[in-house]
Amino acid sequence: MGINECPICRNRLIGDADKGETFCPKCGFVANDQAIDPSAEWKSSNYEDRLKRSRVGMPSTYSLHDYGLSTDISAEGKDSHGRYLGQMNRMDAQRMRKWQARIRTSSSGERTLSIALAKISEIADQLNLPSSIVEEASHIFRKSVKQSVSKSKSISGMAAASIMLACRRTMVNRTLKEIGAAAGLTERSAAKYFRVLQMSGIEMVYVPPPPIQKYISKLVNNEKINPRVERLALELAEKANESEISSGKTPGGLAAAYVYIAAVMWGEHIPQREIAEFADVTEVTVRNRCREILEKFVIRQKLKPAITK
DNA sequence: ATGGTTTTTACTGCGTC
DNA sequence: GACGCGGTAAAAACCAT
Repeated sequence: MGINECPICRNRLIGDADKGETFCPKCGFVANDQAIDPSAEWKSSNYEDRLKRSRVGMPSTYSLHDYGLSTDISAEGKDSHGRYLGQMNRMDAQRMRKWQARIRTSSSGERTLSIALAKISEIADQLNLPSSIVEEASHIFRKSVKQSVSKSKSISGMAAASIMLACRRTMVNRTLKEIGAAAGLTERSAAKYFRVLQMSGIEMVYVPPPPIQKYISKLVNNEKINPRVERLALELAEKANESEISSGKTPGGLAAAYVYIAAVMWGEHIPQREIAEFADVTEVTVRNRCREILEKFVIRQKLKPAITK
């Protein structure tokens, strides 16, 4: 009963449908074995039927430690028929309520889970990430707990790593630095936790790191740059992509180099200093990438569209 | 722990406005 | 002279072994 189409934006879902893990690259909708199908699962024959059968309550969610399915014993002192309880029963109910609340998050596993999921929501909130990312990250974290990957690891670390992986899966371009900062971690330790997660085999569909084009777009967004520069930078990146100049190099630096070269080709000089700053690398790195690109490829003037103005 | 690779830091020289 | 650019050497960071 796999879905091939995103119910939200009608995009084609990608991922491994057989394993029950597919997602929409556009809006980040995740369809998995417990996917929430927003449409009704029955055919409506008449209006009365529809009213009777409509489902109520929140959809179940990964981002709450008990999937949002907890039951509370009310403090009103009424029974299920709305009648008030007698003195003895009221005391019983109060004791039960106390213990029920205590038990729900008392086992250490449940407790770390609820703390971690809260942390995930908090990080996502700070980065203005959509709730679909929170869901995906929560799902990932649950898996990591189940496979005891997160054993004796810091909660914020694993939360950050889950978010990072969720972003990768949904093609949302966020750096470890950004996520780490939101989680109160250094880039270095955030990378460490993300690595742990990656090596654990939690990742069921291989998610390639984002292409340089993504970095270029991101870099251009931060600074007001002529769109034609961006277009040319993307074109250059695509033409040069087949080569192996990018292996092992900071993608941000490479993106900066393409943008810089593109700007020069259009005759719009953007100071290296600025580009480097927005790409979060040093000028030296930008220069090195530029040199490598220009060494490897003869960029002919013909490549550039003839019309300048 | 160690070594190889990459990035950063810091400094210098060159040309231009 | 300030500024942007290019290069270099050494330190720091990163990664795989």
